[in-house]
Amino acid sequence: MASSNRHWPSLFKSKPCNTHSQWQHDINTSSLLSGGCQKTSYTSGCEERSPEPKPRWNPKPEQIRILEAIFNSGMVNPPRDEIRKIRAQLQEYGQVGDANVFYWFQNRKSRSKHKHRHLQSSRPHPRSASTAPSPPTTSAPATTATSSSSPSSDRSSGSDKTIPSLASITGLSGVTDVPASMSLAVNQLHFHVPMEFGGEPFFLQGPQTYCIPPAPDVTWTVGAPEQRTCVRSGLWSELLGQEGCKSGEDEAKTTMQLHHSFGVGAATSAAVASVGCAVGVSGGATTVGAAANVGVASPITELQGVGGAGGGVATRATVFINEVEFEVGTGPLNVREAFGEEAVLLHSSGHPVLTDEWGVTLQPLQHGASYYLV
Amino acid sequence: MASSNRHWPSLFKSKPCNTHSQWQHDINTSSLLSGGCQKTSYTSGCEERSPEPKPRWNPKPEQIRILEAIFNSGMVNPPRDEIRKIRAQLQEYGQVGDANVFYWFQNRKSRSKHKHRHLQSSRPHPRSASTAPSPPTTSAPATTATSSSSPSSDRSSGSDKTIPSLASITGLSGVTDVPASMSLAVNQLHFHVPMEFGGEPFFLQGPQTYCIPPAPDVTWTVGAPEQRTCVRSGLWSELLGQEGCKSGEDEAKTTMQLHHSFGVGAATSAAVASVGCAVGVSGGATTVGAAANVGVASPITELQGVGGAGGGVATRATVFINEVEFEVGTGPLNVREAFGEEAVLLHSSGHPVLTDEWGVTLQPLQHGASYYLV
DNA sequence: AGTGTATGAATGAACG
DNA sequence: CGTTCATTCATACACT
Repeated sequence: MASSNRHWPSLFKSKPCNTHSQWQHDINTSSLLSGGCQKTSYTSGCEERSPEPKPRWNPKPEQIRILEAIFNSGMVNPPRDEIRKIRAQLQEYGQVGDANVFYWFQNRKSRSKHKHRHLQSSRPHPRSASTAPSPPTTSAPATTATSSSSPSSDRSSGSDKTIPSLASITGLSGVTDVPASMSLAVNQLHFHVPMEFGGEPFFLQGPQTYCIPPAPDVTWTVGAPEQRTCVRSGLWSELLGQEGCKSGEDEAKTTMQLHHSFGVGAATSAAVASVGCAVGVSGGATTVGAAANVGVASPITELQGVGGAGGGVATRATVFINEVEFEVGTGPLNVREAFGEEAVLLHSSGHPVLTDEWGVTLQPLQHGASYYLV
Repeated sequence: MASSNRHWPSLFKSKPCNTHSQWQHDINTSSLLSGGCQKTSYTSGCEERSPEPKPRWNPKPEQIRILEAIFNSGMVNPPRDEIRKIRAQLQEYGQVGDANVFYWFQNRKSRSKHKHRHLQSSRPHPRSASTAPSPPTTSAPATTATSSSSPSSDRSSGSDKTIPSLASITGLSGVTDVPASMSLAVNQLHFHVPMEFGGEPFFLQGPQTYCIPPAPDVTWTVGAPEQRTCVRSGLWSELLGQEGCKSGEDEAKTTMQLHHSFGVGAATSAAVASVGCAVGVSGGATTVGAAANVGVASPITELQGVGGAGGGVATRATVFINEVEFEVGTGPLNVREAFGEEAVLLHSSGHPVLTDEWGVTLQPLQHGASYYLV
């Protein structure tokens, strides 16, 4: 049971040829580019069978933003109904099918994980490598000891059941634009807490007891509200060269703010999904709206619509907090804002991250470092 | 606009931390290929919208050699761990990330296939039938004929499972050090034998009976032994170290010879990975070392290191021999060396390829042409 | 100048 | 779920 296996991709295959749906070509830019000729040769009709030129869905920026927001909010793999809702939302920006949404999440999650994996392995200090590639013999080895065994183990039993209910929380839509709903997320926080980090369960009290940040391999951007903390979670790769938040200028229609404050105060306004320790949001109980600030330690995350385009931004560093990848601005981080009054960040070395009376770190977090929230 | 702009994060990442600086500029090695300088100017910062600070990986010749070798050896799509190993190896020549390797293989395979498809369709001649294949739907036909729809179709059942075991065959290592593993390649030769060529199984005796060249869409480099046929196989080797034939002057650190001789003789010295018909290398049966030159028609392939950095452009032509894509030098080919004494190459037109008493073709094979070995 | 080709990168869609 | 395929984008380089 519970087999989350929803194989429905087959169920809806996206719409077959709905004639009118332009699948989102509004962009126009296309013109000649791709749309033009290329292989479009197939005779026009969508009719006929075989070819089925089904143009692949090309999510628009707003759609991506929304999806990203949801994903980041912890809804890593939305249940069927959620998908539907999400789709409905996305649809405002362009034609999209449930399948697309489904796939999107799948891919996103998958890639996110991969990336994460890679980061981890490579984490130990990238070896600088100067141009000179290294001495002959050296190299090679290292990297994770993957070795034979199957690395998969860490999966921990995360059984992520999505909790359909809370979807309703979506509330906040009301105001402004946020056209759609904002489904909230936090369901399925199956947090899979690898913990494999150093090797042993650090503090975090009971390893599995407390609440842990929602998404497993998601990248959150934490920052003081003032600055534009764009979030961009990355996939397994992201780091590549890193980039900043390129967010950008898209048009930002959606500015949705999704304060996903878990256990803490600062939630500005909106919907708050609280995550209970074990179950997810059972009942939304723990905290909603108000700041319950349990000791829970879940981060508030402000998903800020890219709105402002690029905003400030700036270089961001990637750090791991309780095993979750975050992206933080290069500047000092307001830990209190991000994690609540009591929050204290410990560097993986065991030393606490010093902060001033406002909860702001005296110095920025180190890129690539791991921290634990206590 | 253009909605398509989605560059965001990506997948793998390569080693972050450090500022990414080098990304491979060490061109100095000699290969000036072009990679010289890119615009590396971006300081590490991410400014607002500078979208992609990420300089794309520009594999150096040696790296390409290694990759090619591996690819040619049958490892068309290396599993995760292999990728890592490969990366490790490549890294000696310049910074590279798993993602790069990953992408490289993906693209390589994809393109190989694509090209193949293309050539094929355009190549009417194979003998009976045919000619029709090309319709809009493009090739695809034959093979499994999966269901109607899916355009992809040719996926055929290639189940390429990597065959871990045989890795050992790698033999060749014997000598030298081959530090690490050498997982061997030929695994996954799932050769999916298109055969859809003209439509029917040409000679080759029993269509599926005999040995067929290992990789499906692989491109082999065939060359006369005299020349430095060193191969670098990558992974399996990390061998890099040295060894033997260091031929190339580029830096050629690597030079492993991987004579992947399948059915024929000429194997110069080293390890020969023989591929059995069905399974991979089962037993290395077919032929090893010696020149069995069965009628099998499996090509010997000498993976020849590109040698000169930049390769000198060794112009190479792509030809199809028994349905397998090969890359041959522009010059005359020593058929005998490559396929054995009895080997005779027939052009798809039916005419034999003339050779001198040494088995060397009087003229080079035609790029894109198809030949059959008899 | 551009235009075309080769190829790295990114990602939607599927398969097993 | 992890992989793999197919497409598409974008950039580097070559060509007339």
